[in-house]
This record gives sequence, structure tokens and C-alpha cells, in this order.
Amino acid sequence: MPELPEIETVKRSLSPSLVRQTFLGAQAYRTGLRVPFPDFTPLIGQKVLSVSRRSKYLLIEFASGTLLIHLGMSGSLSWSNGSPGKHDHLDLSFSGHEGVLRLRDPRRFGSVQFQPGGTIHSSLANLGPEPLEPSFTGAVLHARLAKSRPPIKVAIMDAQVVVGVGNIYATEALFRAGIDPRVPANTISKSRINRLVGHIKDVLNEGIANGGSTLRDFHGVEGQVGTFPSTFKVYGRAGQPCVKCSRPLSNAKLGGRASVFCEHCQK
DNA sequence: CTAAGGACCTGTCGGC
DNA sequence: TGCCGACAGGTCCTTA
Repeated sequence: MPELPEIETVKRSLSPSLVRQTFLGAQAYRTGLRVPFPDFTPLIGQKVLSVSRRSKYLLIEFASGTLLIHLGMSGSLSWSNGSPGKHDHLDLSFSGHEGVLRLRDPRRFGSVQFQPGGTIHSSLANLGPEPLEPSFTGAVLHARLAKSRPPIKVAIMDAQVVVGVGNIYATEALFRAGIDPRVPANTISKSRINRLVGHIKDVLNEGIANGGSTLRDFHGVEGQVGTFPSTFKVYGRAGQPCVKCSRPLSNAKLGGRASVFCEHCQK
């Protein structure tokens, strides 16, 4: 499940090999994912100007516009020259590469869209700040939450408040900050929001440092309950002992999402 | 306007 | 063993 750290990792590895290369064409194996694929033919012959990221969208910029790639929850991009498998949906060809850049997405929650230059795609128009930007501070988040009555966890997962904080990182950051995920967002003090922002940046940066290790199907060495990387202290550990106080972790459904937390350590 | 809930999709897992 | 429902996730859409 790609979250922000994984998209950032993909961007960093893709950028050097794509920038200044020429787009040669696309081969689609279905008409689209969550939305239909765009017509790629106008892009043929154009050079990649940049590869960037906004929220969880990977942006490949050309002179005539930008390709927006979202990996949904199970999408991945990789260079390939084999024949496509069941879950491979799109190949993009570039100069300088023998293989194609292949989009695989078993659950098909992803999307590939094109936005003409000089305009802003509707998916990007109303997004909140990037959490890793230095300008994203406790004061900024506190101000944005001033009128937000929903639980704090729902609020920080709202892309209009701040982008890129998915269920895993929201859960982990709230545990580190000692904040109960159910507390109404606008009732939390400025100093606690300050602390929360620091932890959001920390968990995301650690995720990037791990190369985006938030893979749900990660296979541990032994059949331990929950085969997640040990870096997660609460996510996916409902009922198991809290790493701080050893009491069993609770699970609440907030905004339709599982929210694991410690009733003793998070207030 | 906000808030809540469903749809989308399929691999995995627990229960019977 | 096999079947079946529940669940996971981000985003968009509908409903209240």
C-alpha cells in the first residue's frame, strides 16, 4: 500500500532515469483503472522535463502537460521487458531504456491521468500542505484544525488539511504524540499539535529512509501475528501489548478506518 | 456548508 | 478441504 514515503521513494529512483528521456509510446492492457487511461499519443516524442510528487500523486511533466500517476493501495511501477501478467495494466516506453515502465496494480485503485499545461488538475486543486515542507508547522496545523470537530485522526488523514498522512502514519504519529485518536481535533492544545507535527514528520521521514516499508504483505521471518515490519508500534497490533505500558491496545473505528491506540498512553 | 457512509477491487485470513 | 464473509486501503461520490 503505497503511502507518501513509497511515492517519494519511487520518485527519487525514477527521476534520474526519466528526466530528459523521450516518451516513445504506451501499451494499455485495459481501458483504465479507477478512471479511463488518457490518450497517450499526443505525448509521443516529447521529453520528460521533471518527475515530482504532490501528495501521493507521481507527476511526470512534459512540455504539453503533466501525467498524474496514483498507485492506489496496491500499485507499483517497475522496469520490465517480460510479458505482462494478470495485474499489469499499462506499459510506458521511454528512450534510453530497453524495458518498459510497467504499472502493476492488483486491486486497481490507482489512476493515470493527463492534465494539460497551464491548468491544475481537480485532484490537486484543493490539497492541503505537504507535511514534510518546513512551512508545515504546528501553528499551521493548529490553525487549520480550529473549526474541525471530527476526531484528530480523521482530521489529519483529510487531504484538505494535510496530504500524505494515511492510516498507518496517522496511527503511529498519534501514538508517539500520546494523543487519543478519538479526541475532537479543535480541542487539542497548540503545544500538543506542535508535538504531533514533529511526529508526523518523523514517521514519514523514517518511512522514506526505509525505502517505503509500509507493505502490508511484508513477510516476516516467522509466522508472527501480523507480518508487518517491526517499526510499527501500534498499527495492526490491536489486542497486543502496548510497547510502553504493556496493556492491550484498543481498536476504534474512526472515519471507517481501523484505529489502534493505547487508552492508557494516549489521552 | 459539514459529516457520514458507500463504492470501487481483489488477495488474504479467520471461522465453520 | 473448501467455502464465505470480513477486512484492508485512498479517493471520489452520494446522502443526510
